[in-house]
Amino acid sequence: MAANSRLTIAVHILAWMALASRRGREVMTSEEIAASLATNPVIVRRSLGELRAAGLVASRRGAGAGWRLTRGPESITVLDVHDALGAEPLFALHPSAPNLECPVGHGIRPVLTEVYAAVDEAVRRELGGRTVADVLAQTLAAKETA
Amino acid sequence: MAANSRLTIAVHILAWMALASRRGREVMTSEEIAASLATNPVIVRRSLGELRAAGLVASRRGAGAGWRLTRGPESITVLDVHDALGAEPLFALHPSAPNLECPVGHGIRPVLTEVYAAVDEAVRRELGGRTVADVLAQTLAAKETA
DNA sequence: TCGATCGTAACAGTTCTTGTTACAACAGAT
DNA sequence: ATCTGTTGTAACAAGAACTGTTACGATCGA
Repeated sequence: MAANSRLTIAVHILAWMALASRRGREVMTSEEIAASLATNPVIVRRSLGELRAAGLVASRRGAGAGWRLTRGPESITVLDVHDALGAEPLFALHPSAPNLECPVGHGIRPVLTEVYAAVDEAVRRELGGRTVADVLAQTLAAKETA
Repeated sequence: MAANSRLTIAVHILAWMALASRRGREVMTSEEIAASLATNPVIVRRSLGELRAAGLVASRRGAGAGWRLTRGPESITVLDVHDALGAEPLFALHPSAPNLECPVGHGIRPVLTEVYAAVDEAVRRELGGRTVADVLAQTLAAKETA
């Protein structure tokens, strides 16, 4: 599959909007944002649509329209972004039910469900510990030393 | 996409082989294993082929052929299985390079790389803490109470 | 030599992602 | 009221991954 870069796209968008907002440009068009990502504005609008559904950004239509953050970037964790994108689980159980007559087939699904839940929890802990503001700060710091 | 159930398949296979081995059947055919998963033997052989490349199982061809574990199930972690399958990273960076003239586009990639590495590390810690023997034991325990 | 099984290629069907074009809906500006 | 820029969304193509199937050569014990 084309690897999943939706989280990268969304975090990039929010970091860029946060920087622009700090510089006084509170409202940005999808075309302006797309320029930073070097991609198509529709890609950006799709991503922004999901972020809006989660309440992280708001949009306005018509002339002079655009997108703006609804919260400060220090209150948006990468986990919030991840959840806004509605990611599917990392690991799936059997696509079709295993043989329930077999002792393993009979009992393994709840066990793996628990394992996968623990993994998911660990991922959420990691993502929840970083905010968009953190990412932006590190990004700008890296720029200085580079 | 069809969600990724390869880890589920592989762990199921190994747990089933471990139980059979404990019962005295050290060598199993892909067809026998496939019966427990209620799937096609080729699916099982594909998975077993990856596990063999990682040294977790061995195969013999010809008459009376089949597959057997090369280690005790208590020495195979779910992480070993995961690594044997050569999983691709959970999150990817931008599919095409962002605009490097933009401060965010310029510096964000190493930052996200670090974030994703931390997530991957957390996943590995979780998976590394459980063995195939653990999964089998819990599976059989669940069967008794069910 | 026979027969069972591995090992692997080829193909179909499904789903997801990225990227593109197109166009209606909207709302401020003139 | 009309113009204009932007959102919002649909439709489509190309590419990739996974599951599942059929097919068949390679291997090796009996």
